[in-house]
Amino acid sequence: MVEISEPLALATGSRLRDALESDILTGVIAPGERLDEVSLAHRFQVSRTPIREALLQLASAGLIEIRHRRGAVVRDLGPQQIVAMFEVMAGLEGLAARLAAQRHGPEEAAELLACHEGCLAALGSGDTDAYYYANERFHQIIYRASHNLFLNEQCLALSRRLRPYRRLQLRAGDRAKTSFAEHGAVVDAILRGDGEQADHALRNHVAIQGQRFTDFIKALGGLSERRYQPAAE
Amino acid sequence: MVEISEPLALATGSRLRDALESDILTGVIAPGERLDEVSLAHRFQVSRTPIREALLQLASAGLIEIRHRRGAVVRDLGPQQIVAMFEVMAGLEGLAARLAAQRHGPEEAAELLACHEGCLAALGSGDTDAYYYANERFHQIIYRASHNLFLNEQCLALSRRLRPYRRLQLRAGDRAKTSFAEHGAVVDAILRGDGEQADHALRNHVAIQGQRFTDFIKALGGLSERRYQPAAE
DNA sequence: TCCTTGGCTCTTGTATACAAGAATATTGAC
DNA sequence: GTCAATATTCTTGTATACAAGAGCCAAGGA
Repeated sequence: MVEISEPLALATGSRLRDALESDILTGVIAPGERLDEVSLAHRFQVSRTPIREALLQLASAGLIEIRHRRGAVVRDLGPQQIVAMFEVMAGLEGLAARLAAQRHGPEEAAELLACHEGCLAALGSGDTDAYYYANERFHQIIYRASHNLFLNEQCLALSRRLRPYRRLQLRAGDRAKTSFAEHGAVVDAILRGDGEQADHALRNHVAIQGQRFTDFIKALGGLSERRYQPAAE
Repeated sequence: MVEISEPLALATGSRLRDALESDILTGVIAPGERLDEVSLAHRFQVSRTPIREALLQLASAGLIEIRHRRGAVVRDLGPQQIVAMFEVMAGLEGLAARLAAQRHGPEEAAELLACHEGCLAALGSGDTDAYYYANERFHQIIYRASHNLFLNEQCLALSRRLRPYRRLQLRAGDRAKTSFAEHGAVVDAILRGDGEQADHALRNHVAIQGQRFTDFIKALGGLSERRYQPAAE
């Protein structure tokens, strides 16, 4: 007999938050859109209470904004805010790489190399999605190899928040190929134990600079056009 | 006639959170201690609903831990977790300094210099509290001068969370004097526009390394002894 | 004496009820 | 016809009620 994974009650709390978070990150609920408590309660077949708790958590995560007695709206991040967040992401990942270079064990080195080869395979297959996921694993291995749990958590959280935009970047031209080459430099530095160089390499890999900046802003423009459509009805 | 600052209702929501946060950060509610909803509701003369919302926010901020159907407890950070958080703080502040070096305007330069002199005055007076506050301002000026709002917010949030431990460090021996000297190097690098050096200087200023690490662990031991006293009655 | 099992209590999670502030629509005056 | 003021409705914030899981205590057996 198959056991039910959770007491079902446990699901409720985080279920709502995860569902809403997903809807926001994927754009199902567009930036600027109002989050009405009763509608959501109706939609998820629960009362307003757990909905409110979910909204509060999303607000803490910075995904939505709750104004007193005025309800919640999905935060609309302007281009410069997104770039600012990538700047921080670059800093955090650089730090992770630096620490990973200093602290990684042999099994982590092997894992990193294996994942790097996996990236190569995905790149060769031409499957953008496959590369996306391999890329994600690559970065997460470095977070863990930093042996700093707090940093690991921070990186994961911010990375998740930036996920839609990372996806956007990967579409642009030969970004995947460039990305892989940059990964190579990161791997080299980490395995050599060169923290300074690892920091530098990963930071520049993540940062949105130069031509990538221009491309990114352009891609963002296309995204927001699509996004605003439903609101323009 | 003096106007009441808020419609009083607005206060309720954040009032509870701030009060609880303060109690936790100052140790009034000790790490590991249980946060009973009904007791808190009684204490603050409100119902459980707003208490729960406050607890949820504190959990999002990482100050407490809520386990499903098992209530909330104040998170007990072990020494290595605290050190890990300082490591991240150092990384973020280093990034802020790097960006500040590249982006600061003339009025920010002036502000930084003025604050640095204020630190000197506080140091001369021998008033540890005065130096503590001047020091805090100094760092916050750099956050702002990074011209990265997200980074600024992240720095402020983490800084607040680490406040009690920063205070602890400042007590140790001639830390204030060393601190001020390190500030000098940071100011120089930022004003010169040397991002690399500014990053390096501020990162090492914030990080807990070498002798400071030993001192810090020792100080932490004393703190937890005091903290656990009430629970040991 | 220690472990296990049963029931009891206590606390949390969710639903509902109610009050008060915001938004909106309507009506009146200019 | 437009603007303003007021009334109505709608939504949020808080309190309370109820259900169910978790922990605790006691009693019985090994």
